Amino acid sequence: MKNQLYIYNTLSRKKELFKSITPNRVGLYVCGPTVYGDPHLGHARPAITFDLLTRLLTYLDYKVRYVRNITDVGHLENDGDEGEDKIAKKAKLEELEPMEVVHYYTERYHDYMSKLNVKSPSIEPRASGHIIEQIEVIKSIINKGYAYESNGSVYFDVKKYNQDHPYGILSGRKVEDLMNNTRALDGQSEKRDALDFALWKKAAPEHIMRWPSEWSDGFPGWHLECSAMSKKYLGKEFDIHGGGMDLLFPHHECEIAQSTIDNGKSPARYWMHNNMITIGGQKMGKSLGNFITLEEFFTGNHDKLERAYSPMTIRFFILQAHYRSTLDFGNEALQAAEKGLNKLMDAMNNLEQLVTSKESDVDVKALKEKCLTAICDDLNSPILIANLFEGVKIINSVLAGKQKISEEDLVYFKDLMHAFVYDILGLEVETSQDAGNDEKLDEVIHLLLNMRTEAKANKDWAMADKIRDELQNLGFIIKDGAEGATWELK
RNA sequence: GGUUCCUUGGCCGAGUGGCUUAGGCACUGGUCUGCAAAACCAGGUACGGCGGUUCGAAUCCGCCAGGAACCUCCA
Repeated sequence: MKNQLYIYNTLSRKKELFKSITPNRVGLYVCGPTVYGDPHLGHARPAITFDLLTRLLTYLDYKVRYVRNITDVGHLENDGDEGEDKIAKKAKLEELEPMEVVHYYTERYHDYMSKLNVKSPSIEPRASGHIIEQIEVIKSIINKGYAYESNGSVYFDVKKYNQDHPYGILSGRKVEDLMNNTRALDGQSEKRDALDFALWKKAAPEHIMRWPSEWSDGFPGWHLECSAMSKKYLGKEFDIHGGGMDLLFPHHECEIAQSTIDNGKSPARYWMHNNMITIGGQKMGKSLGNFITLEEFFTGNHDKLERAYSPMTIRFFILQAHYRSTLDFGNEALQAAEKGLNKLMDAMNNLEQLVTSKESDVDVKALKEKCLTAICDDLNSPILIANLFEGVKIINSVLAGKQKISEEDLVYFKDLMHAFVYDILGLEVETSQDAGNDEKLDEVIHLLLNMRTEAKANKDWAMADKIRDELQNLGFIIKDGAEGATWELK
């Protein structure tokens, strides 16, 4: 029985029942990073949100083609005309070849996403590798009369587009309002109208990243790559387009306009936008310079961090909030997330050791229903997690002998806990730093714990406590249970 | 100025017309334990302000206050 998935569509500003264009298949496009800086907490949010979505879709038996681009060209620093390419700027700054910058930060991005247990997308196309496709889209738009060349650059004619297609359907803006309120910027002489956006930019002589075209040696405008690449890999119309809320306007609005002209239809049926992570109530982002990189989180190497936080803590922290809400960063919140996660993962570990009874006094089927309903309701991971903590309660109660579970129920229960915790939420057990030494370490600790048990048997409390306290000083947590003591590293 | 949105208990964070004790963390009491930790049980604190609609609103409407995002590159 397949559950029905509801997702909030930015186009309608409502939750809608998800129906894929092709049965059992989903085409998903998500705007990826511009690789000119280290990945920060803000990058983790869309990555984890859409990782959760693909994991859920897979669980629901959809075959997902997930395309997430790498922007390595065409993102301009300021307004389209006088701006400088970000990658080129960084390259100049660090005296590197632009592709060196791209390569370095792409690898960093992959590294950190994989630490967060974010699965690699199906295809990860780069803007620089799709110049030809982008030029083709520009030609198509010019041929249809919605773009014009000016001084070697090509611009999209928003005013003309708006005459027969509403420009602003996604963001809820009106062209008239935009006209009245768009700031007058320098160097717009090339454009017929301030709202027009660049499809192709003629490169200034000192500009390093350039490609030949019939208009000029230049580079594609920054909205274009997503249109060209989504079309190439997902077709003219696909299911879901995702990205951060900050891309809603103008980026996604422009994508819709370009693709609508190019293909005669709007590219995506569902538009999903994740909200921002805030710090002190403000968006954490590049422009404000208030971001904390993932490396800094993992090492604790930042003024605002009281200590290091593990990748799974970060993942759990993000999943504990709904993706459409802002999430405020804070040490207290992160530490709370860490403890909650530990409690959950401890229980997952204990789940493997539960003893079954003839009958059950737990309702694991109802629990599964609740979990599924929650996550299928526009990815409500906070509710799902709340439900999973009910599962934790069951595990601990059975372990403590206060509740009973049958063999049959336990199989079902394990299956559901594994599915939601590991497969869908993508949480994984984090082993201590020296995973290779774990086995030996375990033997040594158990040796000590056995000595402690002996001491306890002899009522030598001083010795027993000494062993425990010394171990604790070294960072080991000793838990006395009914069947002897267990340990873990803090 | 325009567009969109937010304001929940000590903290993070769900919820939506009538009992959700949401959940996590923190806190308090109890059970267990030689003591502690863990676990289990129990407990408290809440819906920015003012009006309105309603039998009933934290949930719908209006106004006010405060905040955010977007309108320039950002996830």
